[in-house]
Amino acid sequence: MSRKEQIDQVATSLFKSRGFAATTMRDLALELGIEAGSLYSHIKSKEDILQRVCFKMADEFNAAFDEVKNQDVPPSEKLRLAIAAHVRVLTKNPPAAGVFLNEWRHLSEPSLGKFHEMRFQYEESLRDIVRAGIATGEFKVTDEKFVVLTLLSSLNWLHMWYKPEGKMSPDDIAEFLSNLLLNGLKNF
Amino acid sequence: MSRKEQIDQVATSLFKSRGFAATTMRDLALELGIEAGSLYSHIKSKEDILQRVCFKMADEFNAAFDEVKNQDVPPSEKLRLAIAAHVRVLTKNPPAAGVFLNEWRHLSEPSLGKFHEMRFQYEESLRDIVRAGIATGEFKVTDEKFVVLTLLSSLNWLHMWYKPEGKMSPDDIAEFLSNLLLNGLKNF
DNA sequence: TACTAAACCAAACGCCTGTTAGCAAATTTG
DNA sequence: CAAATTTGCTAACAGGCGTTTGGTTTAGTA
Repeated sequence: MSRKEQIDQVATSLFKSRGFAATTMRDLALELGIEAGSLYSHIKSKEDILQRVCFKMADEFNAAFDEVKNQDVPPSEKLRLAIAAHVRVLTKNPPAAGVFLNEWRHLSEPSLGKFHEMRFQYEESLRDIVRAGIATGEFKVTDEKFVVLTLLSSLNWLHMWYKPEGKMSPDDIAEFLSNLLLNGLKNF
Repeated sequence: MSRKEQIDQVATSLFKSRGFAATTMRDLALELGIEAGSLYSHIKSKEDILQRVCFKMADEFNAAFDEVKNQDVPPSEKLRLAIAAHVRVLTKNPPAAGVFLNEWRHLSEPSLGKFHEMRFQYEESLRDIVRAGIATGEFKVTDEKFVVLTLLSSLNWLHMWYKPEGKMSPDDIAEFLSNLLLNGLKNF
């Protein structure tokens, strides 16, 4: 792993636990055992790190979802697959997921606009699945926007408590969440 | 409304949109049309504001939940009531809810510890409801911790998109979320 | 060994931060 | 009206911020 990647990784974990604005370059340097100025041999700026983390995660979400998108299965099954893909990315690197989900707002233009659009596209793809399920009658709900919002909400809190050494694997979690959302507490 | 309350309110909306660390006292003063130093005739410190917002919201959540706690209804119905209470608090003041949910980590000890404990108690009360539902066989699920985590996740994203002028009332939202979580997408 | 390139340090830069002090209006109260 | 309190301003403080600069050490290569 290159020094630059190491910086990104340590910064990611600090950004997640303290927040982007509350993490200083001197904190970051201390964690790496070097001086703050030395960081600038490897990176362009503080926001430079944030940009790389955010867009790398965005790419991973898109890549995982692309494998689901064009499968020829019923909407409910496709939603299960999408949830599993999302959970897989989320749990593979919880600190980066946390930064992606909570610190993106510290991006400045034009990165911020680009980020917004990517997220909209991702959500729109999910809404497509729900709309298809409504059309076939498989889903009884009518408001696909609300459903996707709630779906993502319940998934995106995962990085707050997920621990790789816990007893549930990412696939276990995905199955649990799929059952809960599709069948509900009563018919789980 | 006293000047102090006005400061808290404006600060709350800034803390929510920019984050606590990224909001300066000079920003806040500018928004109020006064100088930064003048703020200190009314408040003790920047974190002083954050503390007041966070603990006031915590009190509101507890107060709303207390009215549900001891009602003699089946667990599933009690959960519905708890969800409705939670949503009501969340939508009554979305900026304050946002600060409560995302900025509490900038509290320092001993406030931080006290905050953690209050949240734990709140979550534990919710787990009690789910456990009761499992015991009566009303809920088919086994992991009450996971359920409550997911439940709160889906509720606590609300402040990000809820607009009072929207077409759904807080009660509509609560009913939608209750149906989704209890019955699922398929049996909604 | 001699050369190169990457990694790092020490010091400083200009600016921004929360907060304080002393004083002056303005408003409220008796 | 007079006293007291609230509210605000100006100016400054001490320290922290991201970043730059110029020079030095370290590691790799021929």
